[in-house]
Parts: sequence; C-alpha cells; structure tokens
Amino acid sequence: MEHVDLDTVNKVKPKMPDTTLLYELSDFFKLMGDSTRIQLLWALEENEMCVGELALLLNMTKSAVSHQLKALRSAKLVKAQKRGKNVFYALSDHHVRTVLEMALEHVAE
Amino acid sequence: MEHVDLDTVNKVKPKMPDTTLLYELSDFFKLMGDSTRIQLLWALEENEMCVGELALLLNMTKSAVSHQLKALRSAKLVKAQKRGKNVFYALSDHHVRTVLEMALEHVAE
DNA sequence: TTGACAGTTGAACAGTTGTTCAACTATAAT
DNA sequence: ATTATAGTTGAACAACTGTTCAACTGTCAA
Repeated sequence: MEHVDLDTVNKVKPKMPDTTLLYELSDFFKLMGDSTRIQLLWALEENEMCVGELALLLNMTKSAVSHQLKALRSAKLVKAQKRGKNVFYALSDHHVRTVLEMALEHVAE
Repeated sequence: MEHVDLDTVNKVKPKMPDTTLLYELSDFFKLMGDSTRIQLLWALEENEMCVGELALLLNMTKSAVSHQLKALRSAKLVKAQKRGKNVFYALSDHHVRTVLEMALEHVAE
C-alpha cells in the first residue's frame, strides 16, 4: 500500500537545483539574514562610510562592525578602501539594492 | 581630535529602517537562508506535494521536513491542506519565485 | 476495535553564529 | 621615538538552529 505519488516525485526531481547552486543561494540568504548586516548594507547604499562612522550610526563597537564587514567583504557585497587612518566601505554591487527592494515588497504586505 | 564625519552619520541616520521593518526583513532572509527550506520552496513551485513526497524527494525524514514546513507555514510562505491521510503543501505566494530569481541572478555572476 | 500509515510535536544534541574582550598592526601628529 | 587613534583579529561565550528520536494524534481499512 503506497500513498506517495512516485510520478510526481520523479517529475520534480530533475528540476531541483544542483548542490553547488543550492549552497550558494542559501549562503547568500544567510548573509542577508542578520539585522546588523542589513543595516550596514542599507547605510552604505546612502553613503560610503568608514568603520567608526558605521559603528556610531548603529551604536555598536568598531570590532563588531568590523567582523560583519569582513563577512560582507568575503561575499563581495562591499569593498574596502584605506585612506589615511580610515578604511572606507562601499557597496560593490548595486544588485543588493534590488534584492532588498524585492524582499521589502514581500514583507510589506 | 575627531576622524568621524558627524554630518554624514546624521544625514544617513533618518534614512535607516525602523526596528520593526528591520527585523521583518532579517527574519525573512533568515528563513530563506537554509538549503532544506529553499529546496522545499523550489519543489513546491513545480507541484503541490504531501510531506511523504517531499521527504522522498529530498531524501530526508518526514519529521525533519515537517519541522521546516512548519517554519515556512508560520511565515505564510506555504499553505497546508489536509486530504484524507495526507497533508498537501503548496506555495501561498508567488512572490517567493521572484525573490529566488533575483537571488539567482546575483549568485550566478 | 484493531492495526497500519501520514504527519506532528517537543526534548535533546551537536553545530553554527554574533558579540565581547584583549591583544595586535598601522597610520598620523607631536 | 612616543603617543593616540582607526581598524583588525582570534578566542571565548552565550544564544540560536536543524536534525534526530520517541511518543503522540488522526485517518482509513479490515
């Protein structure tokens, strides 16, 4: 006795994303799934800023901000540029704005 | 001696999202940031399916699948319908497809 | 009613994550 | 050279997350 429709399962199976794509996707969303990192991206969409400014804006320690910026940097979402004693961060990809707007549309319903 | 541009910070501050929106956004991304849940959404985009079919498709226990479906259900991303002994799940919102496609575009570069 | 199957639930466990802290490097000013 | 500031780093800690397991509910068939 079998209650599972094997045809459906076998029809859908080949349409599933391969492992690599799957993990790239979930890693991307994982990165966006933290309020601190969203705030950093949101802020950098307005203006490039240095670590101290971002820390002041978010009312956090420079260390905490730096750790999160590192995560965003290794995902190539932001880029860093050293000028004098400061390190200025900027969005490296305006794709981020689109994704944020898409999510906003979903959340604001 | 001050190396932080207060004007920049004060200019950006009012543009930041309020706390509620911020957490709604990060909660949404958190939900998408798991490969199991992405697979479930991806699969349900092709066909509504019951828990057993989804478990077979993803090669997971029904319990694990059920737990994740519950998370997706409380976020209103999927809806459940009981028919006989089975519970069939379907996407409740085709907005999800758009967000996934947006993220795909970002990842595939 | 009894048995079998579909699905749900909560506790427990291991693995992961974000912030803090202290130590560190690097740049600039005196 | 010395001092102060900007930022980075790694270890440690607590909080959170996803899967497993076992016990449970509900539905159908005999």
